[in-house]
Parts: sequence; structure tokens; C-alpha cells
Amino acid sequence: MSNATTVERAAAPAFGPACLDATPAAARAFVRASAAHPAAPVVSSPSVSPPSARPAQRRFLVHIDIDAFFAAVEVLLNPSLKGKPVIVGGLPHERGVASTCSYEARKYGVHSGMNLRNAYKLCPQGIFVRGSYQVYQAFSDKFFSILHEYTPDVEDASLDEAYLDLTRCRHLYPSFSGTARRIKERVERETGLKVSVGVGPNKILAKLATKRAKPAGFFEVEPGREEEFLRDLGIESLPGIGPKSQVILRMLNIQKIGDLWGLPRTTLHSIFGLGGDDIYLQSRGIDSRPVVTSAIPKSVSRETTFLEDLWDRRLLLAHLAYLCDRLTLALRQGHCYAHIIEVKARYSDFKTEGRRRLLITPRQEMGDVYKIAEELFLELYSGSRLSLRLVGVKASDLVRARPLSLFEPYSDRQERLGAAVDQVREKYGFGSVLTMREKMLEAIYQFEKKRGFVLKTASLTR
DNA sequence: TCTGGGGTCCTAGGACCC
DNA sequence: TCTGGGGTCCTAGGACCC
Repeated sequence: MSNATTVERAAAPAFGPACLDATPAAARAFVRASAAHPAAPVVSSPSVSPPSARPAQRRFLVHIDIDAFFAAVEVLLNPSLKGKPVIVGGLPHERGVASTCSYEARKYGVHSGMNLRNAYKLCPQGIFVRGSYQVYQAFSDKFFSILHEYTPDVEDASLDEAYLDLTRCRHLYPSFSGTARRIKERVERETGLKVSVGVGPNKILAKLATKRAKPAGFFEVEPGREEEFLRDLGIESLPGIGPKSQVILRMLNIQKIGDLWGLPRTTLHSIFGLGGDDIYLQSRGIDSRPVVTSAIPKSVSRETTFLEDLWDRRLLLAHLAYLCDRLTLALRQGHCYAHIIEVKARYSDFKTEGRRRLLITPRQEMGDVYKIAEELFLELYSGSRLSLRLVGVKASDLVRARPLSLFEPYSDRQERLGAAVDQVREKYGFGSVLTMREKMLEAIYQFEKKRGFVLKTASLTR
């Protein structure tokens, strides 16, 4: 299936047979030592000639992805679900979509992103689970801690997906594909979850290799066979080509990646802008993006779609307060301050609007953020006849340290209060401390519940 | 396919400045 | 003040990914 020999020859063993099966004390030492020195970004080759174009120094990238992650965790925690169609995302009557489903559920046509009612119609015997983010996060942490033992150059693409660049560590690993296989075995053994692994000279090829490998497989795009590998893949397999772009390309009679090779770069650029340049290069297997390690997040957001559309301003503001509370908790946990606060509203007709504010002094505390969010929300939702199906709040342009302001006397009162609240919540749960608005929200929910009317999906005790 | 939640990146258009 | 051109910042919104 793979020609590991080519790779093995390319990477002459730097030390003796003892390291062949290393998990490697040596690797761990190297990883620790080099973690402080990120790899230099790879300089992009301007070459745009046909598919065989490759960078001067071949890189060794591994893409690894946990199969049906949330569903697999649910099965692991409850073995009686094994072999059954498991659908994670919510209960069948709820407003929501499947975020993951087991391969057994996929046989019925259920897929992630499908709305729960339709999933239920296709698969009434399915086992519907709401899921628990904290549990998935814990599995994800374990997954990444294993990966970090092999190289410092690990990029977390999502909770269940990572890129590893082994190029800098090549002296530790006599065989790249052999190492990638061992990583796969180890993750599976230690987490109990099945993963798919792709190996290639850059991110796009490694990722497409993983797609080929699914489920639970391994695939390497061997040197010199990139063109053959790419030619017959459907355009939809290229990241960045979503439903809208597919429609446009199919009108041009472009169905496969190989068909894209006939389009000039200028044409793709004129249709898709910068995204068109990416399509041009990636369809040829050219990708110089480096593996990016542990950057500060660009944004953090929290939002809720209500079980029933709401128009009552008290309820909406109370819910906004709850979202700000969760948002600022995440900011404090990430040691981030936000320069931009944004509020989002989605009306019953699905039209979505947002309002944002740029802050001179970045913020992190509940009181500050809620005040801004409330103003933005009232600006947005004043006098509308439509009810809302969603509200959300987002913080972006994040920085680590709060710069001092010349014009505001610095007081850490808010920060100390926030830290104290966080501590109590860590010990006794989120619901152990609530703002006035949240208490009101909780009271209204309880009241409505007694009348048999359930208002929302999220729970304040989260 | 009546469409979640949490992200990333890109673009168009207006304001403002020189 | 019937008015050019370019640069930059900001806001709003959309496509896309998992």
C-alpha cells in the first residue's frame, strides 16, 4: 500500500536500531528542547507549473483525525451502544442538528449537519445523545498530549484533528510512515478511539490522504504519485470548495480535481478572489502553509438557538447576560482580553444581523462586556416585529495582557471578583453563582416549565 | 437538507485623511 | 465648496470547516 522504503532511504537512520521502536525518550527530550523554538515558516515557492511541482526540501507531514469523534466517545463510555446507530447533537424533537454520528447511523443516510428531526425520520431506532463538551475536551487533551511527544510542531485543527510536522525531528525517526503508523497505534491503544492517518509532503496532501484512509485507515501519498492521487478526486473533497463554489464549478463542467488543471489561475481568481488562488495551487498539490503551533485564538463566541423563537426583551437580555457570563469565563480561562465585542441576532425568518464595537481598552470581565453587549443588542433589536431564534455574543481581536490606559484609573476590583466567581464555580458548578439577570431567567424558565412550556436547550447549570 | 455551535478567512462599502 | 485619487481603518455580512 505504501512504499515506506523510499521514505526510509530518504531519512538515513541517525542512530542505531535501539531507536527503531522508540517512543522515544530521545524524542521527548528533543521535543522539550525545541518546543521553545518554533520552526521557521516555509517560504512559498512561486512555482505554479503542473502538478509535479514540489518544494526544494521535502517536508513530512502527518494528518490525524479521530473517526466519528463524539459518537465514538459515547460508545466508549457506554459499551452497550457499540454497533448501534448513535447520533450526537440533541434529542429528536429538539431544534438542532447532528454534530457527529456513528458509522452505523451513516448507513441510514444520517450525516453531521443534518437536522435532528430528519435524522429521526431516517433512523427512528437511532440512539440520540446530547453529548458533553467537557468529556470530549478531556479525550481531546489526551489525544494531543500523545502527539506532542513526537514533535513540538503540532497544530490543532480542531478537537479531533491535528497536523504534525516531523521534518525537524527527522533525525529521530528512521521511517516517517513507520512513525506515523506507530503514532496511530499508540493513540488508538491509549485513548480507545479509532483514528485515520494521512501522510504527505504538505498539509493539503496529508489531509486528502486521511480522507482516503477513512475509516480507521492509513494512507501515504508517495513521492511522484501526487498527480495520480489527485486527478480523480471530486472537487468537493478540496477544502474551501463548499456547496456554493461547487455549483459554480459544475456549471463550468468541472467535476474532478483533474478538471481544475485546465482552468487558468486568472480565471479562478476572477471568480473566487484569493480563494481561487488557493484552489489553483491546492488542486496541484502545492501548499506551503506551515504547521502552526498553539496560537492565541482569533475569537471566542457563545450563542444559543432557542427551542421556540423569543420576542420578550427581558428574556432576551437575560439570556444575553448568560452568554456574556460564559464568554467572559472562557476569556479569563484563556487569559485573553478582547478589543472587539460583537452581538448577533437571527430573526425568525433566518435573516442574521450583527453589531460590533471596537474597544480602546480590551475587556475581559462580565460587567464590562455585558454593558457593551446590551447596548449593541438594543441598537440591533429595537422595534423589530420579528421574534428571534438566536442570540450570540463574540469577542475578537484578542490580546494576552491588558494594556494600561492613561485615562482610566486602574482597578483590579472587577478582576478579583471575576477570579473569585470562577473559583466558586469550578468547585460547585456554573449555576452556583448567577447574576441578577440570570436568576430572573432561571425563575422565568421554572415558571414556564410548570406550565409545560420548555423555552430553551441550554442549561444554566452548564 | 426550514438549517447548531464554535471557529477561520475574505470582501464590499463607507468614513476619513492627505 | 457639484469635488480627484489613493491609502487605511472600520463595519457588516457571507462562505466555509469540523
